[in-house]
Amino acid sequence: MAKPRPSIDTIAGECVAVRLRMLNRVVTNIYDDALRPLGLKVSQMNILVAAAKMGSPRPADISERLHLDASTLSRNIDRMKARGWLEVVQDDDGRAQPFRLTAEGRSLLGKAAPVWRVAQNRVKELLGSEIVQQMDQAIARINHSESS
Amino acid sequence: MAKPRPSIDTIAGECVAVRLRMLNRVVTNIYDDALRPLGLKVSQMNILVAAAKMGSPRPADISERLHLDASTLSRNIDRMKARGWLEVVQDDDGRAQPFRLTAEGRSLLGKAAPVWRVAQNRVKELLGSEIVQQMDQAIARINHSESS
DNA sequence: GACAGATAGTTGCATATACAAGTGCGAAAT
DNA sequence: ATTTCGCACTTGTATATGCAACTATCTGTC
Repeated sequence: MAKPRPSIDTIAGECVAVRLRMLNRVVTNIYDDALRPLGLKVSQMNILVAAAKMGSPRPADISERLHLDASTLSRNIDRMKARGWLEVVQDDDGRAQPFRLTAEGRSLLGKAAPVWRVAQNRVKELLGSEIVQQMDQAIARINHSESS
Repeated sequence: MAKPRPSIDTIAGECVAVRLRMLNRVVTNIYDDALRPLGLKVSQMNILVAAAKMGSPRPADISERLHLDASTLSRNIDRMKARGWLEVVQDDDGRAQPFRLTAEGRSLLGKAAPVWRVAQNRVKELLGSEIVQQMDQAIARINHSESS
């Protein structure tokens, strides 16, 4: 039988999406709670970290590395530019809009780091510290499957 | 040293949130792509499944089970009522607004089931089938930690 | 050089998400 | 009975997310 219609119980009991989305909500809320005093959300901190690590990336570089839609990223960057955390960099290619952290953005990231540590520890205690390894394996498989 | 400020590399290399959010985007897109011909998103399918399994749940019941904010769920349910997939049920408690699937909602869920199977298989192949067990363990820990 | 096709980014639209604050109902204490 | 407190849900606001369609730029081909 190739296509026995899965029952409600099968879907509820096995669906990866419902589990992943649930964990995402719980974990995102823990980081966001911790970062709230800084006026920063974890989604934005992730972009700050990626940009700090990459130097002066183009949106397309971040988009690819984070598996984030270009249009989503475009508007996230807008908000962060409006707050003075990011600034654009000139580029030969007239299409590209590379950006980097401003001094203010770097300072904010510095303040966020110890707060991140608290949330990170709380999440690892809650979910088990193996979770990082497991997710890295899953992500490696995704990235590998795309290089074909 | 209790609080050595974590470096950018440490954050980038260990952060649970960035990994979980990335996986969530990738996986949600796979299910949403598969379900698009039905005009259904996986977020909505999850609510249909939970409601089908629970009978006539109150929003608060779903909210608790899925770790979903009440206000988020309120508007998700609105959209699904507007599409004719859900209907409200009378309740003694004047505060409660329990709901259930309409015939149309049940029919849609029936059509979604085989489509779900295709996406589910694709995701398990991509991420490894152990992922379901691993996430169930994490969720069990979360639910256990809340019962205190 | 002109045109076709690819690439980078933006904008319109719809949905998902959560916090803060509000409304309305119920229950418990007095 | 009234008051107080808590629960269930809704509404205002802001952010995040992605698809479709668009503009601008670059690149290769002729």
